[in-house]
Amino acid sequence: MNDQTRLMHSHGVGMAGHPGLAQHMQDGTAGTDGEGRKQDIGDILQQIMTITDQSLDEAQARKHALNCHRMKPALFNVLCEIKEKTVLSIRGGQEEEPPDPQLMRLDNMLLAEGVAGPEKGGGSAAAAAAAAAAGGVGADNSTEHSDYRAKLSQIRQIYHTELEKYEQACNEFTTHVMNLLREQSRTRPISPKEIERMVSIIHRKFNSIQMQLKQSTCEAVMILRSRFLDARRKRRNFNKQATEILNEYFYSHLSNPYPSEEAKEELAKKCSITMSQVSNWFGNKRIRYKKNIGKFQEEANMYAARTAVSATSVSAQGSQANSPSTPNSAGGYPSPCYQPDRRIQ
DNA sequence: CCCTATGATTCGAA
DNA sequence: TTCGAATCATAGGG
Repeated sequence: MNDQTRLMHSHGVGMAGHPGLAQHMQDGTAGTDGEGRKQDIGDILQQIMTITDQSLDEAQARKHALNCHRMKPALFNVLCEIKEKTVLSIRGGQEEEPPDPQLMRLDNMLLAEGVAGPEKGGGSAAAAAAAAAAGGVGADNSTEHSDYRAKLSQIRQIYHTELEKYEQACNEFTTHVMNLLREQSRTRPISPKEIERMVSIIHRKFNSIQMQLKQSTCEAVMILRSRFLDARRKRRNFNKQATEILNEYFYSHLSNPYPSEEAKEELAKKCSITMSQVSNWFGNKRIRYKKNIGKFQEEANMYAARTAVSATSVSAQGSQANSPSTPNSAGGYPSPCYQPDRRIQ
């Protein structure tokens, strides 16, 4: 952009305040004899060299005079053409660059993380989905989860306001430059094509700024994510209540400790953990129980007794929703002393 | 420190 | 896909 500005500037000076030329043309005596013309050109050049000595008002007046001259459009076109052929052609061919792969990568990531996607709901849903996909986070750590979401939406908000700001600045700047160029095109050779080119240069510039924003947003998300991931990697035991609920189900279905999808869902809800965590828990429990029944004897007895007690008190309590359906039948794991659904005598 | 408990992950089989 | 089994990695208790 710099050289272009310089270019415009130099042309601007040359044309805008060209007293000699203006006067010369207004005389209507231009080009009557070769000698005189040469002399005129010499004058013109001389005055161009000394243009900076002129006051602003003087230059303005001459500019106006020049602008109204009947030869102006023709002169303008010629100058435009010359300019196009000489300077601008150097820059030709570098347009239409292919979409930056890195930019696409950034865009994709922002979209995937729910930063760049549709508003609020979709965003956090995407975040939750991403988190879940990365390995089934426990809703048990709902504080961490919401923390993550809050931070993400914070990033998202900053990103969007910044983006909007850039957009606005870009538009403002573009219209400003366009107005300026249009204004100046009355006095110096600026073709519409050139304006267009200028606009595209501005947009490219702002795009690179936007890319920086995207880059830093991505970094922020990565940092947040890694921190969240680390937090998740640190195993947290389920809380006591959840363990009790799971154990209760396990021991009361000891002969067939395979909760159905619905049962898993219900357990997950009750324990505030995910279904995959429920599955993990039952997988672990089954294998560990089987491996060492003796070790779990006491626990089994305890839960069996508790279930029995709760079963007897159901009539009174009326709200014992635990251990849904499918009680014991033969063929499961070897049972400890108590049959889970057998009442204490 | 060590040791055990425990949630998560991986992998092969059904 | 789900399960069992082995294994990993951390929590948590001495």
